Amino acid sequence: MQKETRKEEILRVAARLFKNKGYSAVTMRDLATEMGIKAASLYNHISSKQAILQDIVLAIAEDFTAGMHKIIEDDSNSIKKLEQIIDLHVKIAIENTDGLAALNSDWMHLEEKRAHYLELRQQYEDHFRDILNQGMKEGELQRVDVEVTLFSILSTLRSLYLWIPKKEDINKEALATSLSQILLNGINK
Amino acid sequence: MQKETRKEEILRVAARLFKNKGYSAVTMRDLATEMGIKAASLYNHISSKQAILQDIVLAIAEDFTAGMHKIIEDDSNSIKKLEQIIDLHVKIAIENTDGLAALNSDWMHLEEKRAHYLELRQQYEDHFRDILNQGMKEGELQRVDVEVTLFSILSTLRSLYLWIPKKEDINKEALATSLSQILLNGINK
DNA sequence: TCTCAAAACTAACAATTGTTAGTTTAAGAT
DNA sequence: ATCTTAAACTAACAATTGTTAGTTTTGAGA
Repeated sequence: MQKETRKEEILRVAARLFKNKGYSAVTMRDLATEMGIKAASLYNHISSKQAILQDIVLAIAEDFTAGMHKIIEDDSNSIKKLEQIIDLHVKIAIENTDGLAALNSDWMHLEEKRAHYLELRQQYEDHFRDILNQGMKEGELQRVDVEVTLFSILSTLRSLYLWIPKKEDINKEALATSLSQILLNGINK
Repeated sequence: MQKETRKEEILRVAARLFKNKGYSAVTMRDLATEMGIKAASLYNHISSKQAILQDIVLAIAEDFTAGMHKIIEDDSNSIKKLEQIIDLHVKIAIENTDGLAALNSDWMHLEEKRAHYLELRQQYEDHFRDILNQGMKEGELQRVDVEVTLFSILSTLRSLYLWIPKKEDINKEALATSLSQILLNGINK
């Protein structure tokens, strides 16, 4: 693990503040105080407040895109693919909880990069939907409403960042297993 | 249906703006422009920006609290109770989509009312958890991780406000039925 | 027509915002 | 020791913020 640059440190601290108060409510002076420096000094490392948000959100969006591409290229069945998607979300949510909060809550403030983010997000959802449709066609999944299913699973996975920090000792594998069980098999006896 | 007061109109328009940009990014001038008046004129109807958010969020929080109390007093089994919870979320999400967005995204800006909101929320989750535990004890539900189950169902229900506006012709009953099927029975064949 | 209250207005305020310019400090390389 | 450069600083800016004070407009009931 190589040492964190000053810029990376700023992005990390900013993500944490964004998570707690939201992008708009965090001032450059808040961020500077948290870094132990003056607001003007931040500009030796970043170009603007906007750019901080963009760096945080787009890095994660690209992680999801890359992860999804690996999954769809895999030639396993749809259940296996869904399990891989769950793993992907759990992994990113544990590694970058604060950044995910910014992605989920503050993407509307991305301005110039907003359209690009929404495009990546749309593509991700399309791939996810394809997997569900494929599974129903192949008879591996029940024939339920695809849109409601997509929404339901994705809502849970996208909310992981809210829930993970409350559990002190998260076991990545155990969480993914429980989620797979509940999301795929339900809870009814 | 009695006529909307000017204050109610402000709350309704404010909720819509909060949904799109978040509480902090909406200025009193934004809200006034949308109402067709000047910012100062808003203060003939509301006492502060804070108070607008509090009115919006706490009204909904109390709707949930009242709905949950009706459900737990009911003497049906846990599956029926879970279905009633789903109905409650669908109903409120359709009736007050914009307000729910403010509740879910901007509760941290409630200031003096924040603790009260969090208390209502905690109680709601506790009742929800009790129902799940009861269902497992009675053998009506599979013995799965209660916390993950609670989180999973609640994440989906809390995200309804994001998804409902995208579906032009939402049938409340059909949506609730699909959700019950997917959340309770899963999708695996 | 007159009254009166609700609800709009103009003008201004003090504080806070993101950001820039120019300067000083600190520390490793020569 | 000197040089160099990254990274901090002080001071300031123009714009925007929520809000108040005081005034005018509006419209329904007397």
